[in-house]
Amino acid sequence: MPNPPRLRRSFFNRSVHEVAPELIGATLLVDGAGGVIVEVEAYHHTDPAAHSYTGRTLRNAVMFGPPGYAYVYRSYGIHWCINFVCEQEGSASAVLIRALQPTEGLAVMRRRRGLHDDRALCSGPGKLCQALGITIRHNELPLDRPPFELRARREAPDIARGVRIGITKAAEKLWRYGLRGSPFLSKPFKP
DNA sequence: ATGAAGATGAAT
DNA sequence: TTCATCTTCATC
Repeated sequence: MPNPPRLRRSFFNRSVHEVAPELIGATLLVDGAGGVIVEVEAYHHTDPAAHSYTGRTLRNAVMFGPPGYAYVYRSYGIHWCINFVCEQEGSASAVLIRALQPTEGLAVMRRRRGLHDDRALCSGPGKLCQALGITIRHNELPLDRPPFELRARREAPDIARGVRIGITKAAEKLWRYGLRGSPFLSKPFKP
């Protein structure tokens, strides 16, 4: 079987609420390590919880640029988290990548994480950035060129929808998406 | 200049 | 449930 096509930048040039569920099942690799995206969250700029909600700053500047770029930010002074910028330039909306099913580069990911339990390797936004070696150096890089490799899913998976995690503002919306039943989620979805 | 909060994770 | 750890951004 040939590899599915790489995601082009145009894939991200539409509503963040369309892109987010379609990323479930896609494959994300960084320098050859990574796996299948099993959990994401959508952040539209009109959402009070979005980093871009109160306007452009140094940190969120890439969100205001064209779609198809990485937005990496520091979380709680400790972790890195990665988003994919979506929608037309100026919209400032993005999808947070929350969990992967590890498939490629398991050895290097286990070493970076100091773990052997593959279910704990990429089951959270901070964890997967540590496993894939994502840091601020990846901020503002295009997603359709190395070190990134993004491939479309082969077929539509069974997608679970739920309220977002770790958010107090506007958490009531069903803007978290996941691969139903996957053991690699950061948290299970309620049935 | 200062400080409170934060799209988390790991340990208790 | 607590805490590590520190950048960001609003406010003073």
